[in-house]
Amino acid sequence: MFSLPVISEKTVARLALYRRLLGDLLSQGRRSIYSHELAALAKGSAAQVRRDLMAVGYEGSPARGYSVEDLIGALSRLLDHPATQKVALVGVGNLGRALLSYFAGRGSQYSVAAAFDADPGKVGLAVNGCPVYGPDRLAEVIEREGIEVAMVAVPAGEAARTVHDLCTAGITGILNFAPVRVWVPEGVYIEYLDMSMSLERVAFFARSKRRTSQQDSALAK
Amino acid sequence: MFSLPVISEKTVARLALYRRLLGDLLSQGRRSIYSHELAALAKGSAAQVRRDLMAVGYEGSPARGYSVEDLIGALSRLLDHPATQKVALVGVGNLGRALLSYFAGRGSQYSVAAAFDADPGKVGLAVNGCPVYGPDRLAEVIEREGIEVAMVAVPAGEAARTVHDLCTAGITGILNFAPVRVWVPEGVYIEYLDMSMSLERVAFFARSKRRTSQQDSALAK
DNA sequence: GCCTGTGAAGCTATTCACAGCT
DNA sequence: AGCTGTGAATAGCTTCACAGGC
Repeated sequence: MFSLPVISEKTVARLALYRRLLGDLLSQGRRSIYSHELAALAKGSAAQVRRDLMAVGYEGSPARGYSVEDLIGALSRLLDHPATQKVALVGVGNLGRALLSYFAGRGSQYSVAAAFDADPGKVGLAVNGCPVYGPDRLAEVIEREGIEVAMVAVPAGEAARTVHDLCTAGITGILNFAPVRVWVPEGVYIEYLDMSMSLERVAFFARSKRRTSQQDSALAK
Repeated sequence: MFSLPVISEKTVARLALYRRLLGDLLSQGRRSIYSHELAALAKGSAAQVRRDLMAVGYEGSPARGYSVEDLIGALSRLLDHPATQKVALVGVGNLGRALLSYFAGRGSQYSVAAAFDADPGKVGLAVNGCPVYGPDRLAEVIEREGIEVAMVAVPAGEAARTVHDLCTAGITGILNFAPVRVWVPEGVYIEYLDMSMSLERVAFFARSKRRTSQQDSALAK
């Protein structure tokens, strides 16, 4: 069996982006594409695209470039779980509900199979078709459903305990929306998605753009 | 006047993280901190912390390290707008509401001063204290309030038009939650926060963690 | 001793540039 | 001609290692 050629986080992020862009293209009836065209859409360079695709193992032809459909297939084989992947959500507040509707709406390969919330008023409900359990049933439900990936949308104060419990329950991937850094054991991948830090970054660069808008072209290159 | 020493996006992201961590520390009564301690919290290296702080222009003392309070001040002078910064939000769906409550709750330096939604049933309401306008009033309100940064939480199909209108209205920084890449004119900074792509990344690395959990220590280093 | 600030080294990621194909 | 795939070169980021200070 092949061992994966160790793809960096940045490359994985771009591959996921390429797949999304290619999906749009396919729905517009596009059959094939060249690296420089895909690069323009992804705001990268043609060489970058080609190098990224080396990791995928799909080869295009110099004559017609890459087949949109085949490339999506190759990306999906690399990126996706063989079956539809079940995901857990902890915290059914405003953000949690937004996530439920987000992943319920689109025909994505992810389905949020279980949600958890400490509020007894929410336990037992089904939000966007997803059942809400009490936090005491975390381990049990995760094991029963065979869930490996979880999203955390609880208040900052509860994030550390939530993440700990998830790891204990056997979760190996966590997307954490709470604005705190938490410790995870080895063998668990955690990613932070902190909206207010993102906004800070945007505000900072918006200001520096304003100051130096002449030199922008250099940056954009 | 000093020109900013051109700080990279990665550094800005880490500086924002340091500030958050320092804020937690300060509320726990911590007065000073060494680079290696801050590094441990941020999961980076001590050298990285020191190098990042060079960009800030604040200097610690070898004896006591950095003053938590002063460092927060220095970071804030660099990262923040002099005044509380007003932000616009377009799209008051599930996600939009989550954002409004997120930024209303915390005593952040950002206040969402105006929200926009095409649904006439929402126009005229105040959600979390933020007034909701119709899209036709975008330019007028943004100009009147002096808003420079906007968050976009509209469906994918409307994102391109929304972003275009925001740029026309004079916005220079955009945080886009819609899962599409859109063109912006020079002088506008845009950042994408795509939850399903983040989830894809987490799922991918969760799987590779599982396969190679022996070698993790090398990665964690 | 143990700390900070920083030049220099080391690494990673990206781009260049060209052979090979159609 | 114009494309892909890829070794080689470059740019960018991170760590090392040490001078200087308490």
